[in-house]
Amino acid sequence: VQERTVLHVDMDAFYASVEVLDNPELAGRPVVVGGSSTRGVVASCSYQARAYGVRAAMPAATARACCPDAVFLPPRMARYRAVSTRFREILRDITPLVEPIGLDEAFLDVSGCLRLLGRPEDIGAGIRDQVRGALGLQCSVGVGSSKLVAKLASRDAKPRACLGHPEEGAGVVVVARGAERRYLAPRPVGDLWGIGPATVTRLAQVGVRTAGDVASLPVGVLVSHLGRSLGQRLAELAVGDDPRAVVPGAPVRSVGHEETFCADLHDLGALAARVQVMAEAVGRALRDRNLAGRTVTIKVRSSDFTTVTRSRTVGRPLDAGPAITAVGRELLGTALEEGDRAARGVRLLGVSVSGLSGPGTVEQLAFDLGPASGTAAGPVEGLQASWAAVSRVADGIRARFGDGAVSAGAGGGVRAMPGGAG
DNA sequence: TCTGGGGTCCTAGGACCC
DNA sequence: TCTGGGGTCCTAGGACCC
Repeated sequence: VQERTVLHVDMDAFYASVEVLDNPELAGRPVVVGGSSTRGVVASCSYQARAYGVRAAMPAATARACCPDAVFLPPRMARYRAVSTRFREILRDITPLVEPIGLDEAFLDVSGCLRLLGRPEDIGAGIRDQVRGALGLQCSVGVGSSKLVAKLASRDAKPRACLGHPEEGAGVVVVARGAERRYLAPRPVGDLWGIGPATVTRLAQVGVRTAGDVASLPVGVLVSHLGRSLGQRLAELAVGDDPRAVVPGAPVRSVGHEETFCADLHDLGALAARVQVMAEAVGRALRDRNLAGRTVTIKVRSSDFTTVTRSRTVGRPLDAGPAITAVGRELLGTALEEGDRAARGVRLLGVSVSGLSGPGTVEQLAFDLGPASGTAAGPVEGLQASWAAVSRVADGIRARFGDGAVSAGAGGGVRAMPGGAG
């Protein structure tokens, strides 16, 4: 196996830092992004807010209790995406082997370009300079022989929260080849990739708390407690053996939208209307990426937080809103009937499409089937066939005149807005 | 102090086919 | 006949990641 050098680059408090960048008056103040609605959670927070105990994924109400003086802001995803695009461009100037994770971090495999670019710590320092210069934002860099080690190293490189202003971090942390096992041993098992709260609890029951504890256990014991797949992987990770490659262009597996309502919904009509809105959005996202999928899944979370999914696979890939809406509404009906869910109240609704096929599939199928034969395959395929072309025309109008120019009609179709441009 | 929204991957059972 | 085993697809749920 070739020796690898992996960099993990992670923006510091990304959303919150972008908000401070766009509004310098916020500098030095506790800033919390997300959690603006009564039901939200914290998406990102400044180091000043962290000093009060605010953390990502914390319920908004808790964050307010921790830090009543914090500035709470709603997320501006479009803005963060734009900054993220420039962030990725900086990284791709170094190597094409960039694997973004979310908007604010990425792995780089620089094994092949060390002679060209110099020592990894210098590459890391260069990235930090460029990100600071071009974006006005801070990031931290970890270097190691695998993704696992590089990611933990970048965490170690981060600033530390404290009252007043944050303590500066190292910026770049390198874990030397051969030192992985020693580096990992004292860390809690939850630091290892793929080990979440559920597995941490199970491991604690047999006295395993750190990566070192794991490393001293026979693989068989781990496998018997966690199953073959997870047990094997954990044994390897604990000694720093992480074979995951840096993959630049991993294909998308599913596209979806979900929404938690401010207040639980009980009305079937209102829920069906939300399914349509989300299905139209999912269709648009699929067409934007030239994708279509055969499996539609809806997710229903009741007021008591119990969550069910219902899915159906149809004969042809779908990317048209009306077709996705039709399947989604049918699934919604069955999910609500069971367990009297409508009466109990619905907290969250989601629509997603998976079983994706790549570019060109939809056009090719529409051509193969012809205008009339679509209906023969079934009502959903018929909807897809009749709306495929119209949806794309509508996308074109949206692209030229803005999102408001065309919208979904109540019948499940698409119509031009009377007041819209053109 | 009740728990977001975007995803990925794994498991397990049943249908169906050879 | 009371009985195979493997492969693939589908569905549902759950753990996990940022």
